[in-house]
Amino acid sequence: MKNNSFFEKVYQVTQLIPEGRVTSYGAIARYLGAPGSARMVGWALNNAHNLEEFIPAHRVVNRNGLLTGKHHFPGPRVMASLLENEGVTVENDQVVDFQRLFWDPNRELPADSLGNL
DNA sequence: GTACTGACTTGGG
DNA sequence: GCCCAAGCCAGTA
Repeated sequence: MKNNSFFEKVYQVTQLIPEGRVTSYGAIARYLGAPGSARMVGWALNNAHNLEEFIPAHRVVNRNGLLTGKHHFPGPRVMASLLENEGVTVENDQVVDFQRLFWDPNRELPADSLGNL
């Protein structure tokens, strides 16, 4: 198990995001113990394209609920479409009721949901 | 080996 | 309430 890597954790947490919910890079980074390394979360997801495993990166947005990473998807409409497909309303590249749909791993997820910390 | 950029966040003015 | 600057780590030039 190499889940101890920061990147691997990001992938795990991202896959653990419930359907119809969204979270922010900072929340994941903070859950991993790196509140200031929010950029690394995005970088990890960028690397996620290299993985054979599907990563619901469309459920990860910035703290404003804005789909900042939609431009990195196969299509600029893929991210919003996937979110809307899961019941998340996206308007003007921004998640509606983001605060309500916000899924905080630090609050909703146990401290050892990654398997073995 | 140094410099810049990048799917971000937070704090200060 | 809005704008500017710093911090973070890794990859690429």
